[in-house]
Amino acid sequence: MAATLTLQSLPDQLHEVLTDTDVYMYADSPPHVTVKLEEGKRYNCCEGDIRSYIDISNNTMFPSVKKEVDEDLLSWTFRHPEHWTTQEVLDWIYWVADYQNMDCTRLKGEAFQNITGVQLCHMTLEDFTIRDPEFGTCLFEMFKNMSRDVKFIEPPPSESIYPDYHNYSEGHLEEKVYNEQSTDLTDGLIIVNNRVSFDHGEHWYDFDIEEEMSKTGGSTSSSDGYKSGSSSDSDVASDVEKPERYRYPSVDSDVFSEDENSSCVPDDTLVKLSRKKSLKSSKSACDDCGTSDEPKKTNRGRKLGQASKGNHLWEFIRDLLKDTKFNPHLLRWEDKETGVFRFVQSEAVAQMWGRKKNNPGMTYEKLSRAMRFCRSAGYFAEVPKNGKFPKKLCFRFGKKATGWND
DNA sequence: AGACTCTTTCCTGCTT
DNA sequence: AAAGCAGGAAAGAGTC
Repeated sequence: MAATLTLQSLPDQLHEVLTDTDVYMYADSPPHVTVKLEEGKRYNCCEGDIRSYIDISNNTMFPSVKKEVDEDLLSWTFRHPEHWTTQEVLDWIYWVADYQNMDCTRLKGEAFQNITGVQLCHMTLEDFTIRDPEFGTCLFEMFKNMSRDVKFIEPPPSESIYPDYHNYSEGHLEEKVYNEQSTDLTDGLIIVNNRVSFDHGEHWYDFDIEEEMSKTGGSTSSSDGYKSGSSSDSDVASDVEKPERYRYPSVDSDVFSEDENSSCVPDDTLVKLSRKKSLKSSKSACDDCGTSDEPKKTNRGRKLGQASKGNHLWEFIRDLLKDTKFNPHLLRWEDKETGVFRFVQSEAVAQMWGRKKNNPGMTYEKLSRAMRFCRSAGYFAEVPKNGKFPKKLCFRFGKKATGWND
């Protein structure tokens, strides 16, 4: 099912980077593009396989990555700020806060929680200071300096189609950051599904191959591999291997399940849409699903790859409280003797929990519901209503929780 | 295969 | 009015 992608169908800017024979497109599932950068050196690029890095190690604004920073929170260093997710924007905010020793209890990090990297790039000083009058100027300066000094470094060739996201959180970060500056014209070339992005001179190019193909009368069959019911075993395997946070919006969204769409873009619009669909699907037989024997799909419940073993919520909370990077900045003890603690940056903690569970749509509302379930299960307990503790954002460890008072 | 656990999602109603 | 809390209901995924 391969489609022919010609250089002529791509924007002129790419002609300097690629030759006619260098471009191949495969329409298997998921669709990806193979670009032969030079003889005998081929990169297979799929969504998430983003080939750019922010060289914070040599950046004058970021002399070094603090060793104690949780590597799980440094994925923003792997891509151009325009490609940051809302989570990565938050990760960057809190990284700067840590780096600048800001008082996180006063930092208005939550004011940045729904901002994408693209939006951040277009924000003015005023936009920053409106969101955080105290630290907005500093954040703005840091961001502008970082954007100006950002370097894109050629990564080594990889056999892996999908990066193992979990490796990033398990001590492999340094292996993926390279300090050598390359002179290769293809520096920073990013090909994600049907999108091609690259840094060229002072400009960041980003376009959709599918759109360009359609303009020139070309065609792809990338959607074929995604049509429900036609997935092969390997398709399923790919989906399992692929961390959800790396899924991008589909070009041909109609053939995607709502599950995939909602996970790609967890914005309010899709959340509302999925709510409606979820209600519909939960209250009646699925009329739109084609065959009636297909499993009912909703976006509820645990997602693929979201392991629960050894990853319990109360343990996650306990570990944050025991870590001075997060206590008292994100959550803090109200009374350690009785196990009472309080969320300081509730949405930030929820985002971290979502990151840990590979669920970018996590919110404090959902986290707190899970906390209440844990309370009924005995891992948390009622906070004494004696006026001593705040009535909001306060929880207490229960009888089944261990290790919090070590 | 099915029961169970641990969430996740959505919702309504209430309180602060 | 907005944010947070409480808890019901339904569902997914992992474990046993």
